[in-house]
Amino acid sequence: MRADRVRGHLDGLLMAVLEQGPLHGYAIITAVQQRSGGVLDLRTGTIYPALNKLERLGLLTSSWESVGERRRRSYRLTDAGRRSLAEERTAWREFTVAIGSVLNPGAEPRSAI
Amino acid sequence: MRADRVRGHLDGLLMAVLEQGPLHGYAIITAVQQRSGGVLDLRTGTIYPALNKLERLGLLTSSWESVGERRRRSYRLTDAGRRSLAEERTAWREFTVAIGSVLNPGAEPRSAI
DNA sequence: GTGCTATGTATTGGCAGCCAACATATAACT
DNA sequence: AGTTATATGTTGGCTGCCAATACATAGCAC
Repeated sequence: MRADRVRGHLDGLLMAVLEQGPLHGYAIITAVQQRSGGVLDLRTGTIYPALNKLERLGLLTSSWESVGERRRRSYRLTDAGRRSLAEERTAWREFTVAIGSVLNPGAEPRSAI
Repeated sequence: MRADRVRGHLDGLLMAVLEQGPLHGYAIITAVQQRSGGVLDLRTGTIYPALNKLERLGLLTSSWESVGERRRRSYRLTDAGRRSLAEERTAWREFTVAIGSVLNPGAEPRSAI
């Protein structure tokens, strides 16, 4: 699948994988990969600018960690981030119902939970 | 909802409303509006270029009609268009399952049909 | 008979947002 | 020694939707 279709939903994906605890960038990529069954393959040019934006908006905070000689930047969801994530989920439901109703009229209207 | 999120799914929407029979541009807009419960509000700057592209790809054909003094351009789905629509529906299911799995892990994986 | 709204088609410029490509470094395995 | 995995980041470009604009007929209200 064209991973380009993530467009507009990226913020929600990032916040969702950070919900259970902090992760660093690389781990975020693999987490999204695994949860999506290998379908979604985000690139660094996609997530780092997005993470910066979310931090600038106060939805994430970041801190540097050291593992041996290697540095990692750990991203943590803020309270505002959790509220925003809830809104993203609501928007996702509305979105899937709307598109789904047009694409498959007559089918039971249901959201992709 | 930001109708901008339609991005990447527009072709499927247009072909879906043309499935039961030909429609002209303005009627396509209102059909999408009604089917989506008023959520999706496509603009002419969005659909006309998209319809042209689909016709160029052989997924639609168009013909002019006259209603009194007024002219309409009627768009009809081709066989290739029907096959493409089926692919769009499959892609939509995969898409919603993938995003849904990341956004709402642990929930029953289901597509937005 | 005049304005307003609905119906109808179409183009252009802009921009948001994702991606490819590039750059760089440590660590582990073969 | 070379390749792969782990790790972070930037820049330039392109796709695709939207706002704004333009124009024309038709119907209704006042």
